Amino acid sequence: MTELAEISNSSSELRTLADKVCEQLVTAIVKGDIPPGHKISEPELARTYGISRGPLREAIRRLEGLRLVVRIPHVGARVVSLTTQELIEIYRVREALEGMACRLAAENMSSAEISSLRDLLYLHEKNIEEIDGRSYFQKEGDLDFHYRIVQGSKNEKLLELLGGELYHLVRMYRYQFSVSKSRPQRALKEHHRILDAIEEHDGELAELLMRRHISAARRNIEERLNPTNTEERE
Amino acid sequence: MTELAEISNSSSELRTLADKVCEQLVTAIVKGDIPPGHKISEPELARTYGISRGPLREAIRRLEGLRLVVRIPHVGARVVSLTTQELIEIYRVREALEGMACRLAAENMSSAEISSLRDLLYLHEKNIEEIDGRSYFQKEGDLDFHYRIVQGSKNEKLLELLGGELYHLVRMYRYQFSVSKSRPQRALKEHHRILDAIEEHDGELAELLMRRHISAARRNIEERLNPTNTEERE
DNA sequence: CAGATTGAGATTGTCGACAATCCTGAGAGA
DNA sequence: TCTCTCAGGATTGTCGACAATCTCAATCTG
Repeated sequence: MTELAEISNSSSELRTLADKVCEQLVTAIVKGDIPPGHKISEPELARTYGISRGPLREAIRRLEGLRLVVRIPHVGARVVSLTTQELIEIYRVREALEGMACRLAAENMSSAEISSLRDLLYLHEKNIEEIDGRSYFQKEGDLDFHYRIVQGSKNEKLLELLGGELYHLVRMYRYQFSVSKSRPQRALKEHHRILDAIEEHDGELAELLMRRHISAARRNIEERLNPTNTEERE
Repeated sequence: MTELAEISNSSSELRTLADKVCEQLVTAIVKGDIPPGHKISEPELARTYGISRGPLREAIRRLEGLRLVVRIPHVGARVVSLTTQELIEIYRVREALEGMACRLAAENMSSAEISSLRDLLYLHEKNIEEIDGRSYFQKEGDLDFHYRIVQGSKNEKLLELLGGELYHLVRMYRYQFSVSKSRPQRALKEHHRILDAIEEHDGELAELLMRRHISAARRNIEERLNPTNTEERE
């Protein structure tokens, strides 16, 4: 819901002040312009954006709902700073949720949607070959693929959860750790296999493959950020 | 987080006004005192609770985060009214999330926690025998079992999601459709089987059983609320 | 008579000011 | 010198008032 507004109504005037400021704050936090752990001062931000504290508080409240800031009564709000532990927890949630989304997508996606998604994968493929390695496009492109599958599940609740709080947190992590060149070719191959299963309307297999896909990403993170064992994955 | 505050700080004075009003509104909505679809008028509620519109708006904003109200800019907020479709979607999300929680609980719960949870099940058993049928206690007791498992997963993100938005929505559904005498003995038996798997630290089986358990509840709802096919389950 | 229009009333969005609480640092006492 | 206390400053929480927008009904027109 927030996503659609962000995309379709990017710089429109037709919304409330709190909405616009909230959107700006989301991108600022996700891209790291406001670093993790940074104190959020209401008067300061109010001056910065030229609005009163009322709408600003409303925007901050919404950021709290997106889990991008943490607020303590009478003390203030801080930009969330993900620990390795929390990041891994998020990936477990993604594994469960996107696995289910993938199962439902296999049951509910139309052939038009499927072939359109296949095109997207070919586009990613081309981009990887050209730029060879971590490209900004692939960075968000991977999220695009996952996002499209969640849309394909036709489950609004899943879309709310994965497209809301979790989506922004994952984006933030990718920007700030910039660890996304991890395994583009391999990931792309897995994407194709997942889409194969969806094309055959094999929900069970689609879920299994998606869970493996995300689980592999999680183990990748565990190795990089918690180098207790240095053994190579796979 | 909200949960802990609600339980441990039930009627304390040591919080902000918005917090207290938010808590009261949550129970009012969950129990149906404010019926689904009802318009939420800021001035009216402000008079009712004897506070200004400022904190009230903050409380409403938080309710929106809990998915208990839906807000439209310049129009107002309404109590969410679940459609059958949405309810089923929620159960799909629960299936995925609580399945994962159950898998992690099998890996992470201590023996003390497990035996304490077994005691809880025996207590439910006794209650069902005595009152025979839909008892208010079993109603929330079922949620207790699920809640304890989520806690046992030791995954904060899962606890946030399942103990926050989804928890309240499911509670609301149970109060308002009061359809909970559905299958107490059978559900209790399934709970025991799930706990068995957790006790043996068999995460894969525990996840499978929990997913079946919730999936059965979902099909139960589908039959009752969408009586296209009247065939008996199982 | 049906449908569009406009204006009154009410509601939501925004603002600035005041009160309550918390953080910081200077100073007194051991 | 170290620790505790407490006052000053700043920040958050709360309030009432004003402006912008929506709703609804009565009116007007084809």
